[in-house]
Amino acid sequence: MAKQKKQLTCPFKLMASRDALEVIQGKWRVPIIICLTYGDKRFGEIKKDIEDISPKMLSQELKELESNKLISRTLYDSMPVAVEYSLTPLGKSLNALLEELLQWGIHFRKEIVGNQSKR
Amino acid sequence: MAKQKKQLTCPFKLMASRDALEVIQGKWRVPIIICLTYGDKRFGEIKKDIEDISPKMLSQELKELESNKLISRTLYDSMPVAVEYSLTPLGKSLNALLEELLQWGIHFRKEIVGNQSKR
DNA sequence: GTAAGTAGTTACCAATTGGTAACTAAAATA
DNA sequence: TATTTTAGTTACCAATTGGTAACTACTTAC
Repeated sequence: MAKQKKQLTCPFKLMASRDALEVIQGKWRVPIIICLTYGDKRFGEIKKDIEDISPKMLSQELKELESNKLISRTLYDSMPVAVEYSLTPLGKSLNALLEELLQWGIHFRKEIVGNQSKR
Repeated sequence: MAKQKKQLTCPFKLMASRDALEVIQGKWRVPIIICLTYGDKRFGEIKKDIEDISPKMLSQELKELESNKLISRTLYDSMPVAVEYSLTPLGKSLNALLEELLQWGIHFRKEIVGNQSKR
């Protein structure tokens, strides 16, 4: 039973990391997820929060995130029809990763971006 | 002096996260960095370790990583000319982020990829 | 009945990303 | 002199990503 504790092979590491990266990669997915950590939101609200995202991109990325089970879409057929998006448990489990991304981004900015003319 | 402790505004978060993502985004950067965590390597060694990366992509991505100060390039003008690439302190500081990426990738695979036909 | 709000969709285009294959340049080896 | 090794470069091509602008369908308010 004592085969191996956490001896991850390099190819396995590369595969898992690539999976994760693929899911959060792109210009809008992380912004959308971060936006939803502030609470469930409707299409129009997300669009307002993330400036300059087009309805096409928002719709496309929401579908992609939904198909990966990171967010869920709930349709309330109330009077003026409302759709609410929220993070699933899997989506919420991205929290630690997103926090590291944020922290490293801040670190990187201090080290690199800050030292250069602009960016 | 007690302005704000860690009250990061949402736009600031989005900017920093985007910076970080931009640096590690793409098909080959994370593999190259992970490869170099196993020690300094030469061009040909990295190429051998990361199967099916072309010399063009390796060269291109190494330059990009170097320009972002994540890796350094040392030329030894020994007899058959040798070039060694190694992680800078900034490159090594990616460790926690890469570990989260790996862990979440494993988690995601268990939740999603495993439940589906294949991928 | 006309306008406004909600939640998108569609067609089309430009830029970026990644891939293939062949080639280069310098030195060492056979 | 010809081949091999190391470290790339170059031209060209295909696929993916992201952007713009206009349009749709439904409902409610004026």
